[in-house]
Amino acid sequence: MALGARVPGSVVPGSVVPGSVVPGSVVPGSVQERLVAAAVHLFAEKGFDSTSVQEIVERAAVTKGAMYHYFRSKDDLLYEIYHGLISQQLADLDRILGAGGTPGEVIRAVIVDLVETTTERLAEAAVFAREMHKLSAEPMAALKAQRRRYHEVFRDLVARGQADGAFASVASADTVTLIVFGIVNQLPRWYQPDGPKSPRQLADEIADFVLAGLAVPASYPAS
Amino acid sequence: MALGARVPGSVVPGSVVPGSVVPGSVVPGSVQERLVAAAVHLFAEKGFDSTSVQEIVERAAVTKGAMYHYFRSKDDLLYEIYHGLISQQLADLDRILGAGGTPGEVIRAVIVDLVETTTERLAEAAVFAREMHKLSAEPMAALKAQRRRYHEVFRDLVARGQADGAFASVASADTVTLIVFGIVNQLPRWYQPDGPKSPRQLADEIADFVLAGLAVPASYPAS
DNA sequence: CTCCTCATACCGACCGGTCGGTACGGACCG
DNA sequence: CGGTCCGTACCGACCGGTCGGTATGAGGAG
Repeated sequence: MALGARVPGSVVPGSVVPGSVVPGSVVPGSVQERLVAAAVHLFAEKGFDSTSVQEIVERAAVTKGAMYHYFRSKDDLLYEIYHGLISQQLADLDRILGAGGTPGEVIRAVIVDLVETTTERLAEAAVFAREMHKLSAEPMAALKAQRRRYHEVFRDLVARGQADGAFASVASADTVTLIVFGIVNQLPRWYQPDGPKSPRQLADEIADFVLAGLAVPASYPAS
Repeated sequence: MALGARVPGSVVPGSVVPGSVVPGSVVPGSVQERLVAAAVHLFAEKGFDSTSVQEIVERAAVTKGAMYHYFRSKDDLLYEIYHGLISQQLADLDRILGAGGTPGEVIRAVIVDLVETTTERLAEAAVFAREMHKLSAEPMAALKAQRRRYHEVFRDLVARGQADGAFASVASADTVTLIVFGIVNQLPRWYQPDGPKSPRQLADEIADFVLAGLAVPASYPAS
């Protein structure tokens, strides 16, 4: 697996803002970023356990000492990966909710965003889906709280549409929510970035299907 | 991790039929079965890599020597787990296809079966979904061939319904297939056996939702 | 019935290697 | 000089797999 040219001089000598290392607010190309990027790639390819710290630091072109300067442990690296992805999705969610609309419109926007962010950051999503359970209790709780919020917002959207009569109730709002996140979380398993379908096309197909599943049969009178 | 009493005498001294050890056709309570059961439990709980062979043999109340007598490697154990589950699902598929029916009826039966077998064998399914990629090339190819067959049958069912005009084509047959298997494969992540919904109820909800997603809007004239 | 032979089933100590993490020293900067 | 940043050398734990050996029972020979 060729790594390409690795000129030590080309590595900007991390003149990162010293002091508190705030995760997520990191100079591009910095040691931290390179480490996270290398970890994402390797975890996605071979899994968390089968990737050694040595491989990560080699791919990031730094040494172990550097890595353990910025991260407390290998698990810490994993947490950064999750945190980056879910934080973006939550920010997107707030933006979409802020824009307003009918439950149907909002749900479509949410699904499209989930599919697009997932396909954009496929490696992160793959790692997230596959290795989430490796986290220890504390970071796991933080992640689950974020997830939970996302789920609750979505479920309430469905429930609101059902209460309006805009959506059918063949499946409960909870089940629909779990179905939708099941679809999205499974995406990294089969989505091919170089396939014929653009992320946007795929997102629309999935949103169409879900909204069709929620549609009230037209023969119904507005009971 | 207390193992409880482990009386050597209580272990039936595997008077298994000597000669060919055919995997899958194994005396209940035999050493092989106990090993697979222990492995399923531990892999589901802590993941493949984080489970040591020592832990497996302790849980099965046998020794390492016994394990390596029956299985070539730790991976071999993993393969047995997959093989058992997918073989059952393929057998069910054949039974369902044999019974005949419209694409809608068959699809419903298939989804119900998938959900029921998955919830019945939740630990196996969880391991399958999470650790499949750990297999080496050869067994992986065998598994993928079985999976592929299942997918193709399902996709053709959808495509046939769409060609008939019985199903809408908002999402392509391929996408619908991937969506459905996405839902099913994600089941072990959130399904609670002790929750309020029976497997059958859940299966019906999911099947209803999928078939609603495939339904032709009633306002359509039969083009 | 008895003895010998041999295959199967299993035991458990052990090994080579790997891995996450640490100790410590030095370079560079303010 | 003191803190940040990072390199190097190394440690101790653990793990998958091996291997020499034993126990048991079936089956043939005499």
